[in-house]
Amino acid sequence: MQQLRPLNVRRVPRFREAAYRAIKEAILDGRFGPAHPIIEEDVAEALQISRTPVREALAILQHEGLLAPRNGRGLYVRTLTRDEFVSMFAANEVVEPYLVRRAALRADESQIEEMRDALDRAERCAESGDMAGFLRAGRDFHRLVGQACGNTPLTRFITQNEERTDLYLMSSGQTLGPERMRASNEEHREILDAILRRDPDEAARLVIAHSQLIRRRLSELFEDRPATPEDERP
Amino acid sequence: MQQLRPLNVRRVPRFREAAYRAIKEAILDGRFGPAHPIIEEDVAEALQISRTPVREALAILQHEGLLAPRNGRGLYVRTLTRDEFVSMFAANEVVEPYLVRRAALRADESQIEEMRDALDRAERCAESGDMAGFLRAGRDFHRLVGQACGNTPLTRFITQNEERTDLYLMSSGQTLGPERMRASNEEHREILDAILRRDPDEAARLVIAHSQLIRRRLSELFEDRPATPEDERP
DNA sequence: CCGACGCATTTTGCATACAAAGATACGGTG
DNA sequence: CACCGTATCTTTGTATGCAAAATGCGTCGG
Repeated sequence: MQQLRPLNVRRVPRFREAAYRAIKEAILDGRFGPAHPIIEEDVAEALQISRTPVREALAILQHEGLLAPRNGRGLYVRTLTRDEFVSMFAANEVVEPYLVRRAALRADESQIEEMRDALDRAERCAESGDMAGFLRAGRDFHRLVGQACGNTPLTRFITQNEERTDLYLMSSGQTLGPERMRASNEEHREILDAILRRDPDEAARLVIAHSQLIRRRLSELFEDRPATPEDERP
Repeated sequence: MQQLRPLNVRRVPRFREAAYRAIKEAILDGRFGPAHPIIEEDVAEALQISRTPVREALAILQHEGLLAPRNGRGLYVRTLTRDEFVSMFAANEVVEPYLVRRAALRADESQIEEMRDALDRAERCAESGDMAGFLRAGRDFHRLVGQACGNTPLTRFITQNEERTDLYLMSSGQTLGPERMRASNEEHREILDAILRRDPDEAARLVIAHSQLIRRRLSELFEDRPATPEDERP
């Protein structure tokens, strides 16, 4: 029977996958401070699995740039250098306008509904002062925009970028006040409105303005922080 | 003594790193056909190491999208679907103009020299009919442009993108004739000329035209190929 | 009191071992 | 001869074991 593909009982590494998600979630929730080393065995014990799948997950997270070895001993959440910070926002401002433009042209009703949901979620988090949840909802919004655009590679790129900048924000010890969160979310709503009106130019304009605003707000964080050397893997 | 950082005898995973590079090189050289499964133990034996670091490297390559499990059994080089193919080139046409623009403004003498080297290398490969080497040199050129621009995240993104499209080309069994390679390299030279003249607009125009040309040339490959389902990890 | 040396501890990196899940081969049966 | 069931074989996913390296600490000497 040709129309039924073989069940595809994906025997993918379940523990590795679970560890990857769990660690990433913990990182993005800010549960690891910049001075808190991530110890393989501790993670393994917490998840009740062995070190092997944990190691594989950590290797991936390292490759993604969320973690980095320090002094050759111990993995830590990676803090951004000033240059990286600038680069990430420049990248956003290159990519996001394209995504939101096409999203404005192509998003269907259900996608728009999901975006609205994400913004509602963000609002609730803003009310309750849940910064990690707020940032997560914001990433979801941008991811949904990317999905509406339909470009998987760029969507992944943007998502990873925002994970890293949000992570930086979390681990900097900065706390976003509810009014700031509400303001940021209001900008998101305006972008969604432009998408609803099928106005790509306005949507692109708004998304650039949004990114620039965030950049300005965050730049203060670097006032007193010296640029630390970047050890990228090419 | 502050100006000397501690020796940083990086005890990073040497074997994992070596395996990652070796496998990636082999993949991008086209030494694994689309029907050739990559067996952990074979790789381990070839590299004279154990399966553990090999597995970690493979996990990363999988995450990067160069490999994918098939039927839940065995890793294979990932072939692009039509949609992915379109997305990658769309992404290139969004990102590359920015990179080359800034490269035209910022590239210093030594960076330009490196670009020239890459193009010379590509030319030699074109002469000798070494398609993998030609593609690699082409990627190097684009990577150097990205480095001249100075945006690490975008440079990484572009490099990975081109790895995947080049890989698709290799594994499609298509062979680029020397004249095609020369023509493509000529376009690269024109881009480099524009960078040399510090003409960002022209450079951006050329790079878009270049990408579109490649896309057209490659589109033929999809004529008879049905879109296969994409199982991305979000 | 400060510094240096050495030991113990921690934690990683790699190897090996083992079990389970498909796949393959093969033989039996209708 | 085709088809189904079984047994074997391959290959992965996970656990465990072990050695090396770096860190921290304690102790000793100046």
